[in-house]
Formats: sequence, C-alpha cells, structure tokens
Amino acid sequence: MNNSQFYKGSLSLIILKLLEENKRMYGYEITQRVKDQTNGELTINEGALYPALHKLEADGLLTASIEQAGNRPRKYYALTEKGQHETANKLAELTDFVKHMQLLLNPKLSLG
Amino acid sequence: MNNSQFYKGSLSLIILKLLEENKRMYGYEITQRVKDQTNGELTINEGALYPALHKLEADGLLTASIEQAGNRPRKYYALTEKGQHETANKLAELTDFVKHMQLLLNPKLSLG
DNA sequence: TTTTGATGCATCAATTATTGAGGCATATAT
DNA sequence: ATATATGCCTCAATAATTGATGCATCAAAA
Repeated sequence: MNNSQFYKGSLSLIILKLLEENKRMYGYEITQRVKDQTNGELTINEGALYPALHKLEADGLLTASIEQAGNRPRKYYALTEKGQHETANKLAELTDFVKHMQLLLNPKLSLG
Repeated sequence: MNNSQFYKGSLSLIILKLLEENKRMYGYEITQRVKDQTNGELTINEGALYPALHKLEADGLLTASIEQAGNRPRKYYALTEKGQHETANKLAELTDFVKHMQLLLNPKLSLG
C-alpha cells in the first residue's frame, strides 16, 4: 500500500467507503480509484486487496456477483446493511485515532 | 492499545514523539503519559510496549540506561540522533496518511 | 499484619494483516 | 509478435500486536 506502517488496518475502511459512494465496484476498479483519488501517491496491493474483499464478504459486510465484461469476468461487490453500519463504525474509529494522535503529538494544543 | 485497527503501526511514533518532548522516560511512565494525555481513552499494552522499546533500541533510535529508584530498577530511554530523524520521518508519514485518507473519504473536498 | 493495588520490568504463543512474488487469462495497441 | 493494461487469484514469509503470565518492590488499607 505504501512503505509506511500507518496504512495497516485502513484497507477495509477504504474499500467500504468507496463502495458506500459508488454502490458497486470490482476489485481492479478499486485499485484504480484509489490511485486516481490520491494523485497516484497511494497504490493498493492486489495481494492485500483480494483477501480483504473475501474477508469482508465472509463477514457479511459485502455481497459479490460475477458479471461478464466481454469475455472477461468481473466480480462486483456491494455493501450490505451490516456493511453500512460497519463503515460508519470504522469512520468513527479513524476519527478517534486522529483525535488521540493529535492529543499525543501536539500536547500544546490540548492544553490551550 | 484499543480495539481499533488504526493504532497498529503507530506505537513507535508515539514512543518517539513522547521522548522528543521529554528527553528521557521509562516504560511505565510512557503508559501513564499516554493514558493521561488522552483522558484515559487510550491505554497502551505492555506486551506491545516493551518489545517495541527493545526494537527501537536495537535499531539505534533509542538508548537505554537503568537507574535505581529506591530498590526498584527503572530503564530510562532517550532519543539518539538517528531517532530524532526517524521521529520527523514518521510524523511526515502520518501527515501523508491523514491526507490520503481525506482524499479517499471526502472526495467532495478534494474536488472543490 | 496481611493483603490489595500500584509500580516496574519482562517473555511467549497465537492471531492477524500485509508484502512481494507468482500464476493464469483476455484485450488492445505497437 | 510483443508489450501493456485489464482482471482474477494464491501463497510463504514477515511483522506487529493481543492477552496471558511471571516476578518483584512498595504503600496503604483492612
């Protein structure tokens, strides 16, 4: 994803959030969207993406349906209701994370 | 650290940054400082902390010196010069992470 | 006075996500 | 013909963390 450690644990939220905005997407499309929306700075690893998608599906947060595009199969994913709730939860967790990091890294601000 | 995934990978920056501000701290002191500065919301796990401290020391980012407090030993850690550079690097990485997450999670803002 | 809670260090097996590599196939452009 | 883009996937190895456990000192409460 990046050589930085901070992205670890964030892939599932990225997937969930993109699906919240786009209704249905397939894996390769997700990789391109991430690259586009970060000006090419963030590239998600397919070796991480596909297992993550499979886990989200197994956990009941996504549903999958295969369609043919010409002769090539595409596996479209969509959020379930449970997935929508989890998206909100993870977004709140990210907000808390950022808040806590600010408290720890900018102690002067937390005292003002 | 928290039941959220987002803290994974952030422990070393927390340690480095606290040491940048406090010159020298010992492990238990770090756990208390984190708890205090996050209003008790973030508790760092000792099973993660001590291995992390040992790794930072092994990587040459910290030096350690044991002192006696009464009859109890304390292992004080301090930043090396290499550690100072790494602190700045990791801080920049966190900034980039937040920037990229904003680009991905708030696409409307990135278009405005 | 003994027991609890705080202080202070540490290790260890198990879990988990990710990396980096590789594999397979179709379509398009050179 | 050949490279590049599209599109899915698996797998061994790496790495950080969890949660449990262990040991010891010290102060305060019961």
